[in-house]
Amino acid sequence: MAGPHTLAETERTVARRLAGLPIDHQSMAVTSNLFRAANAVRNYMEREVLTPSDLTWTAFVVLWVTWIWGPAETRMIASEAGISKATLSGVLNTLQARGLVTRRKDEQDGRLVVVALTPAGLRLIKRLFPKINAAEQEACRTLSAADQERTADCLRRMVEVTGKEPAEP
Amino acid sequence: MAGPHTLAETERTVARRLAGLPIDHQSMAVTSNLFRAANAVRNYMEREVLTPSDLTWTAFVVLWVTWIWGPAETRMIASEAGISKATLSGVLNTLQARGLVTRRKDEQDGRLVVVALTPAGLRLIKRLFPKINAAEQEACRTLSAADQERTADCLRRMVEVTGKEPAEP
DNA sequence: CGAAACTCGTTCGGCCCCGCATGATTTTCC
DNA sequence: GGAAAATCATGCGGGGCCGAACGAGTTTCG
Repeated sequence: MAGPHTLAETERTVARRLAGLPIDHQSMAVTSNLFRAANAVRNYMEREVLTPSDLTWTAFVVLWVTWIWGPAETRMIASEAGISKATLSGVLNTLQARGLVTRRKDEQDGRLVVVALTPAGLRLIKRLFPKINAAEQEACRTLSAADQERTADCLRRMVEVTGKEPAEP
Repeated sequence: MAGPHTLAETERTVARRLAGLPIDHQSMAVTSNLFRAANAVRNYMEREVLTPSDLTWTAFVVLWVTWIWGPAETRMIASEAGISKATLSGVLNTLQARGLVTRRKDEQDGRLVVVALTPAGLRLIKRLFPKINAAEQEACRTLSAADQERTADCLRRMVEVTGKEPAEP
C-alpha cells in the first residue's frame, strides 16, 4: 500500500498537483484515508488470521453474521454483511460445500431460505473471532479511548449520510 | 446496508449476543464502522457519479492515479491505487479498450510499461473529479472541521499500524 | 375463487481481485 | 563476458461482486 511513497508524501504531492482547482482537501483526506484504512485493515486480518484457515474476508463476515443473527434468511444476512443477495448465493455455495453452513426451506413461507451454522461452522467461528478481535485491537493500538469513540461516531455519521436514499416519489 | 435494522440496533444486538466473551467492543466498533463506511461511501459515489459514465470505482481510481502521478509505471500505479499488479493489468485492458489510457514500453528499461492518459481520458477525469469531490464533501457533511482532521489522522494511524510488515528474517 | 402484483433466492454475464507461474529484461557478481 | 539473481508485467484459475432476468411462491383485491 505505502508503496514507494509514504502517506504524508503522497498527500503532499496530490495537494501540489491539484493546486489551483477549487477542491475541498479536508473531506478528500477523510475519504481517501477511509479507503486506505479499510483496505489495510482488511488485508491485515486476511493475512494474519483468515488465510491460514483458507477463508476470505467475505466468507468470514457471512459466517460471523450467521452466528450473531442466529439461523436467518439470506436477504437478512446479505444486508448485515453488506453484500448483495447475488454475491451471498455464491459465498453460501462455497461455505456449504465446506460443510460450514446449511440451507433449509422455511416451512411457513416457501420463498424463504434459512441459513444456519453447522457444528463445524460454529467451532470455526468461535476459534477465529477472538483472533479477529485481537487484530482489531492491534489496528486501533495507537488510538486513545476517546479517539476510538470519536472515530467510530464519525464513521457512523458518514454511513447515515450516504446510506441508500434513492427513493423520492 | 442499514437493511432491516438501524445501525444502533445492530450494534446493540451484537453486544448482547457477545455478552460474557472477553471482547474489546470499542475497537470492534471502530473497525466494523470502518468497513461499513467505506462500503457506503464507495456505493454512494458509484451510484451518484460513476455509473452514469459507466466506470467502476477501481477504474476511476486508476484513472485518477494516472492523472496525478503523470505517466507512470504499472507497479507504481498499482501501489498508489491500492490494488495488485495483476488486478491492474485487467483494469488497464478495460481502460485501454475504451481509449482512456495508453501503454508504452519504457525506452531505458525494457521491462517497464509506462501508462498515460489519452486526451479522452484526461477530459473524463477532469469532468468527473469535481463531482467526486462534491460527493466526498457530502459524505463528510455532518463532520466539523475538527472532526474531519481528527478522523483523517486516526485513519492514517491505522494504516501505519497495519501496513505490510511481514518481513523479519 | 383467481388473476395480478409482489417478494424471495438463484442464475447469468461481466468485471474486479488476488496469488502464483511464466517469459522477458536488466543487474549483479564472479 | 557470461551465468545467476533480481525485477517487471502479464496470463491463468478460483473466487468475490453486482445488476438484471428468471422462476417459484405468497399476498392483494376485485
